[in-house]
Amino acid sequence: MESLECSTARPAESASLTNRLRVKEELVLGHELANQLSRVVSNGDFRSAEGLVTKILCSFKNILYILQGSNPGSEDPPEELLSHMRADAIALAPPLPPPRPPPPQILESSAWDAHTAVKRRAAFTDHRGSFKRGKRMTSQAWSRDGPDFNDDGHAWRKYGEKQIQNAIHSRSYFRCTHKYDQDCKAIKQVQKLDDDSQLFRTTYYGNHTCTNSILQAPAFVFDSTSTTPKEASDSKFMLIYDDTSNSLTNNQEQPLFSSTENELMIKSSYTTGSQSSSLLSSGYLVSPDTVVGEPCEPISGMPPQIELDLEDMFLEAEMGHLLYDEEIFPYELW
DNA sequence: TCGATTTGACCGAT
DNA sequence: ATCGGTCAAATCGA
Repeated sequence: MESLECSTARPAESASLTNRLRVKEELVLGHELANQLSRVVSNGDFRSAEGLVTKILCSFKNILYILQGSNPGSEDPPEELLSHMRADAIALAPPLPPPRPPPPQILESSAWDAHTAVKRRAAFTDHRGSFKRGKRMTSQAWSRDGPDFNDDGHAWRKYGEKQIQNAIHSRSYFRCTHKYDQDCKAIKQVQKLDDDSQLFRTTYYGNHTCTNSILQAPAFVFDSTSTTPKEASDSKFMLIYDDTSNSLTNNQEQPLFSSTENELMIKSSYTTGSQSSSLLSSGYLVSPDTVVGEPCEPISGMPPQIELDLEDMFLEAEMGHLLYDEEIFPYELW
């Protein structure tokens, strides 16, 4: 896995900008890039999408640099910042799967027989410890809310359904179809939200290592399945990594952007009806390998087509109130 | 016939 | 003891 290489040297003329303005620039740029991403993805242009995702990541990285008080492009970012960046890399581009074990000596021919053989091996090692069951031990999760839209490019097989305490609707459990034939460990849970929104929360655990997927390893799912501009603007996804506890954090209602120790959530918004309507019936995956594998462009000036909602948000939210809240943005600013 | 789903049982964590 | 996650036999359906 290549590291996220951002060329972050800033133009000399920007050196006089305050950190505040630079952060603002970067956020506006990132917002515009996200808008561009939604457009190219709606057109099925995954090549362009990959490049845009790389640029968006670089924009966030630059913001972190600025907020940390170090020069973008610095060779030696502070350790605290590094930990955040490592976290980003984990969330957006989970580490390569461990080396594939040698193919098991399975003599059975059918997929079901292979499945059975793997399960028998697992059962054989179940000496109270080696074969885990029960609480999930995984450390990475990606959640999104949206219509019950399962066509995310992967083949899933339902393996359970459970009524959850204090929840109106039951939770369904899915694993990758290729769990046994290709040792793919990706799973997901789908649960209808308790409100009347008709939305479902889908939480993904693990990464696809199978080769039958349209795109491998969904670093995140871009949910643009809404059918109206209003719904599209409510469409959101959340990337969660959790290396300290097994609980997921629910921060769905934070506006636009929030960053805490263990969480990055981006709310996508669309500003025109035509863009929104072009996003119908689409679920997209972005490969993490391409997300982090390519160097990004140096920071440039403001993009030509800035949509003003983020700009307005900054003006009206009184910057300090928004960003000084350590619950949302735990950095020391300026 | 065979892959997918359903559903009660089982298991580990708390 | 309770809860959430997974297993696996029974069942479904193409």
